Amino acid sequence: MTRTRFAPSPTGFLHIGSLRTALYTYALAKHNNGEFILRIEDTDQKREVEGSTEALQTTLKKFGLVWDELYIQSERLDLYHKAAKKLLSDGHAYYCQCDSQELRNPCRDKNYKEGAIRLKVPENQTVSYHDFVHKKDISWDTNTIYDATLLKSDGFPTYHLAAMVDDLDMKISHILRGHDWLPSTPVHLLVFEYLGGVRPEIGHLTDILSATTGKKLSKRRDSVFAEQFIEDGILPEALLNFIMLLGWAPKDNRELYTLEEFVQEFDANGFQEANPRFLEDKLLWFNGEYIRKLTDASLNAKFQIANAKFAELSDEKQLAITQLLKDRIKKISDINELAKFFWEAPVVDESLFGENYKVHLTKAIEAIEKDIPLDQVPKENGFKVGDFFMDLRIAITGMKFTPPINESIEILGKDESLKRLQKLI
RNA sequence: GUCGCCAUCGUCUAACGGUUAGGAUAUCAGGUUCUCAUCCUGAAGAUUUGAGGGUUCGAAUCCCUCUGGCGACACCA
Repeated sequence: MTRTRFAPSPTGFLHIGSLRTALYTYALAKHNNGEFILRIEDTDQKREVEGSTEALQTTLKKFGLVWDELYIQSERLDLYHKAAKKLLSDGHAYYCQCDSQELRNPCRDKNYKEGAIRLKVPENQTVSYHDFVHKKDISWDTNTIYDATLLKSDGFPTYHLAAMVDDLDMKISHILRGHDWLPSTPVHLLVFEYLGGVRPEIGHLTDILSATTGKKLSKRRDSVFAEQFIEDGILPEALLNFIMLLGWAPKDNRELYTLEEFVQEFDANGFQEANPRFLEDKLLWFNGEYIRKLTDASLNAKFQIANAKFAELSDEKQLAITQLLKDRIKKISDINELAKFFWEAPVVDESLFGENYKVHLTKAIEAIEKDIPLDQVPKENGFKVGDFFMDLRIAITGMKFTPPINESIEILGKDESLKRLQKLI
């Protein structure tokens, strides 16, 4: 039975890298009809951010990453204490009362009966495991491994103890986690060995690098929170699809996947070993693809949420605008600029106009008043089609790049359109 | 500094000893069009796979060295 877990700490919103870890972890389990477990690692009281456990769950659900079981580490303290006692009595751990950062802590030989509990790392041994992401054996000489703290003096375990105890207790079959954990893996290997039981397979994902700095994504410089992207007009399914291919690829180079399709096609051999860069270009392309796949009604609904002015328009107008915008936007939030002229008369920069704009606008006004189709105006007056419509476009919208102007005028209505044109004569 | 991971078009990647090193995106050009976008077509883009050595009839693929990038070195996760 494949059982995997996603184990975030409740210290804030869901990070884009964590979302990807959760996605792969989910796919690994579900591809094999296994179970996906959510484990909240709240063993550091100081760093905990109120409400983030709930926020994390809400976000995960938005992406369709639904868990089968939920555990909260702070409710399982007894388990960790018991494990620590076992390690102590087996001679694999010791009490420590100092804050020395030496490889071999001086409290090792003090025989304290209380304090924090540290791992007693053995000398001259090699610890190793097979990484299923990197597809290779990785090993360390224990002489380079420090005596990590397992249980803090406040009675809470560190990750090094809690996660291993839980992975064993929850019968996790595959640990899939961030690359930043790779260096502390030898400590975990030792803990697993001393605790006994069946050690899960372990795999370390790549880090997602910033396109600008080439370093790990940072909260200060880069957009890193999943919710941020959604607020900015990125569809969850587009973000998810983009993230899928940052560190994983199928043999046939297919790019468009729903979550279900991804789970179906998922193969651990597709994991990438090199760190990918997060470049927004491709994300926006995915987003455009997904926007165009939306039904008019659901895109309309998203526009309503994104823009209050749009939501006030009549249903017919909303739908018409939605249809005009669908092929023209890369983000939901693009509606704010592209369609602004529908609910706000523009301040027109007259230097944008061509030479004959007053003639063009005058004839346009006549046509609109008499309900003559605007398409006929250039023909009848010998105007250049492009020039005529461009002047009209600028007068109505204040911009040079807009949805088709004929349809836009229809949506805007006769009165409002005439008002905007007459002002410029 | 110590330990570890990594290295193919700008970017995401395919090619797991034999291909003119392929695709996508981004870029540029053309077509469609009232602008833009969508859509279609094409081009360019890897100084031939970071560099240098091997192994082999044959290397992007295997080995070694170097260089470079990233990461971890907490009673945070």
